[in-house]
Amino acid sequence: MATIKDIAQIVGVSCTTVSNVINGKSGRVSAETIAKINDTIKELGYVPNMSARSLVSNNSKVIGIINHLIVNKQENFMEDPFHSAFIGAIEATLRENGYYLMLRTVETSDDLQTFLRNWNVDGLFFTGIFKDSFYEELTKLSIPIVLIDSYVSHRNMCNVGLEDYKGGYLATKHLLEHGHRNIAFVSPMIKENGVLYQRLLGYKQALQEFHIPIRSEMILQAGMDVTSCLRTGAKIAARNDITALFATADIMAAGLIAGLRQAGKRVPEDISIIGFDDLSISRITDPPLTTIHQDANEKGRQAAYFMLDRLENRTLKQREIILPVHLVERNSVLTI
Amino acid sequence: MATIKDIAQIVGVSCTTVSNVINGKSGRVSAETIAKINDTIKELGYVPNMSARSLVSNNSKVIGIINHLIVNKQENFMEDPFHSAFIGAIEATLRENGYYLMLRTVETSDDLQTFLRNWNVDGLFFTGIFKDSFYEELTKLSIPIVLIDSYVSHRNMCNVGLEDYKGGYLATKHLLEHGHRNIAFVSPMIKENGVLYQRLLGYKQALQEFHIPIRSEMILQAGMDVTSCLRTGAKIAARNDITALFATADIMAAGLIAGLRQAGKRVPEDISIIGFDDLSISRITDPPLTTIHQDANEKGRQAAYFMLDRLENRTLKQREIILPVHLVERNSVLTI
DNA sequence: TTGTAAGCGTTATCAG
DNA sequence: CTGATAACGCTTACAA
Repeated sequence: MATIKDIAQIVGVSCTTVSNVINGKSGRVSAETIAKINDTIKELGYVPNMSARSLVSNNSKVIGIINHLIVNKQENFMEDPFHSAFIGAIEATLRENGYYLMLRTVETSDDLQTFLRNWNVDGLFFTGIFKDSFYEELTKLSIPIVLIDSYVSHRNMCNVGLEDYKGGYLATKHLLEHGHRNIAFVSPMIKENGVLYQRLLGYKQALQEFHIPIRSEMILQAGMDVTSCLRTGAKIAARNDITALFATADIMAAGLIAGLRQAGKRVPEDISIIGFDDLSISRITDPPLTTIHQDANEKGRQAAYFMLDRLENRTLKQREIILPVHLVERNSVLTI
Repeated sequence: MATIKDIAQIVGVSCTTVSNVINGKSGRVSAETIAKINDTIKELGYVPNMSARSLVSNNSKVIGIINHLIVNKQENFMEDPFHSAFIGAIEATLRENGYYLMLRTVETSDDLQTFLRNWNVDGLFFTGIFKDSFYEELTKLSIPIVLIDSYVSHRNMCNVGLEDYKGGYLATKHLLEHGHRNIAFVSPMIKENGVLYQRLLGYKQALQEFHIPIRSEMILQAGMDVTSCLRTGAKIAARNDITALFATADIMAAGLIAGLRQAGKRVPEDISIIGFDDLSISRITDPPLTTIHQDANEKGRQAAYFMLDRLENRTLKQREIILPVHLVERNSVLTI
């Protein structure tokens, strides 16, 4: 394993010079030396030791992508296809810029602290953060933090979000415009000022514009998992006061459709449904799902750009980016 | 940021002693000193600097999980829900044992080498490796490597696999037993001795047992993506020589069902179909999908166990584990 | 039972 | 233009 020392010896210069050349601080090194050093680096297949760098420079090139175990201890944080899609995009962008991604699950902010100091972690990604004590601890950290899908705002952090409110509004309005008046909102547990809360507000706004009263029995909770959605679909089928459904995720919508169908209801003839995300699954449900589109890759990429800007101390034009949504019309909504 | 030195100073011992206590080599340290050191560690919130450790011990606690960009440069390696599911399981198991997971995409074996030396990577996970030049380079590495879903075998590596052959056999036999004689095999590109190749062999074996000739026009290729599956579904619908389909992944089966349906064919009335994986999606297709079950979490866990055994130099009872499959019957296969 | 000191690979400071 | 040298935090002979 070649080191800077080896190179220095072979070329006949000092470590300093080699280091300078490697780090582009070669203003004061002769072109000849530079060439020789670079040649030798290639020849020996020299690769910098990041640990050594990290040790001396108090920073690593390690970025953590953190899964905070909160509610569901069992949950495997890769299971949401949307989640994993943008992790890929983050990795790609970061890698192209010389950074490394560590995947890490933490339970407490102490866990996180330990992890950070273990590796001198340079930056952190989080998704779906809420204003809780864990969040409060985050605000105290001095490294760049990029939050995804989190309705919290702090001067130390960047946010990549989505037009959730608009998405909820568009979805609901679409149903309303198709004559629906009894529209249920189906989502996992809604936390104050989270993504789902915003979508709910959009839902309410649309109803209000159409002078439809907001009824709590129309706001349904279901897990993201298939079992829960099937069950909820069956429950909805058993009621007769619902003509349309807005589900806050395509995978939920797909499960609901199945649950409704298994209970003898047809979509969209009996019940219309609209989803959220525009995952590829929405093209293969029966019927193909009308849904609110968002771009997972773009989300990851924007998050990574924010991170890079902060890491390289570029001044940010903005601390927040809200990605657009739009409605994609397929065949799961029928006019009544 | 507290260091070993700080602790040593406060307690009034040397760094050596602190280090020994931390590393459990405290046989020759008085109980009193140990207690004092541990107290101080807690008090200062001392956390070991992994870079420093790595530097001096020529190993890190970093395990790489590698995505090898081969064919499809665009591909986002998190997109396969199955893939991402077991990554979560790997992270959990490794973390509980003091290791860290780095996610990394590489294009060439040089990329990989660089990555390994950057961080003194201790071990590596790969999925879907084939006997190619990249693989040849892998065999030369001296760190533990765990291969998942890869039909290559090497004394340096461990394998976590699946009864792919049996899965292919069971699926096909199931169709045969339901009276089907014109059964198509639909999969992505089949590489010599990969997972899909084994499933194909199982398919062929079943056909042979039923004295059905193997016809190349029954072996169809489609990508894992929705577009490709929809297209293939439509193509199959246009032929009239196929009564049943074996798709090598549930997400493909789901796409095929949609493609068939959109082309006016009903499943299973017109065409029966069987999938592979038993992802949760198989419960919400219409009809619910008969499929071959495998356990993604278990795959990840077993892979992590192998890694841990190798890392801690435990002697392995076996270098390979083949996880079982079984058929899950739902409603996508009809007797004819 | 504990301490000293060298060294891991790199960067930074400062002197030549 | 280039080189010594110290320092980063930790482990490990070896010494006491």
